[in-house]
Amino acid sequence: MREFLSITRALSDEGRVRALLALADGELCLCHIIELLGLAPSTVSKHMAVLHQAGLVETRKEGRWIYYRLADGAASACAKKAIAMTLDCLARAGRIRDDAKKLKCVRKMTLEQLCRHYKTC
Amino acid sequence: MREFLSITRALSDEGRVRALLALADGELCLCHIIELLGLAPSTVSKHMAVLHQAGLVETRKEGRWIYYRLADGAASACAKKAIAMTLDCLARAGRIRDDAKKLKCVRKMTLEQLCRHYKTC
DNA sequence: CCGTTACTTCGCCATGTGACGAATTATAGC
DNA sequence: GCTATAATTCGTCACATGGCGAAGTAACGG
Repeated sequence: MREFLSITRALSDEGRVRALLALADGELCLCHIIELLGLAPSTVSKHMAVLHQAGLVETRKEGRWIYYRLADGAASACAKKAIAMTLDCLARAGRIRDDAKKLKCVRKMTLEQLCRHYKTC
Repeated sequence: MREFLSITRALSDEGRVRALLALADGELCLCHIIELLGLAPSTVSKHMAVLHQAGLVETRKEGRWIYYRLADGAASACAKKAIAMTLDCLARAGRIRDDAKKLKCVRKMTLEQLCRHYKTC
C-alpha cells in the first residue's frame, strides 16, 4: 500500500508526469528536464527525487551530470504497471506531444549549451 | 492530462483507495464506507465525491441512501485502466484483506443497524 | 589547490488537502 | 405538516506540497 501511494502521489503532479513521459524516448540529463519544464533547478531536482523514491525512474551518474531513465527490469511490478498506464493514457495528450517536439531539439544540444543559459531552445 | 491527474490525485489517498477497492465485491452505501474507514461522514462524503469526479465510481440514489459502485462500461479507458491497476497492485495488500473481512460483516448488517450507531461491527 | 559548474539541500512562502463539527438539504414515515 | 435521518456543504484548523533563491556538495579543468 505504501508503495502504491508513493507512486500515485508521484504521478499526481503535471510536471512530474511530463518528466516521466519525456524519458520514454531514452534517458535524459537533469538539465534537459529543467529546460523542458521551465522550472527552477531545485524544483526539478526535487520532482525527480520523488519519482526516484517511487521507483519510477533510475539514475546514472556521469561526471557532473546525472541521467534519468524509466525504471526497467529491476522495478517492481506495480511501478511497471503505473508507467505503462501513464504512457497508455497520455501518449496522445497535447501537452505531451508538444514536449516531444521540444525534446527533439533539446536532445540535439550539447550539455554545455544547455546548462550555460537555459531557454536557448 | 487533466483527467489523468484527477485520477492519480484521487488514488493518492489511502482512504479513497480502500473505499475504491471495497467496491470490487459490489456496490456499497455511503454508510457502509463510513463504517469501514472509521472517518466522519462529511470526510467520507468528500472522498467519494473526489472518486466520482475522477470518473472512478458511479452513484445510484435509493431513497435516503446513496450507493456507490466501480465505474463500468461508461467509464473512460483511462479510468478503467487505473481501476484495473489498483486492483492488481493491492488485491493482496494486508490492509485491503483486513477491509475485505470487515466488509463481509458490514454487508450483512441492515442499513438501519449501520447508520444508527456506527461501529457496531 | 582553486574557480567553475551541475546538482542537492535548506529555508521560506503561498496554496492545497484532509480532518472535524455545525449547519443545510433531501427524503421517509408518522 | 413535522420529525427523524442520510448525505452534502460550509467554516475552520493543522499540515503537506510546490514553488523559488541561497547556500552547500561534488566533480571537472585549469
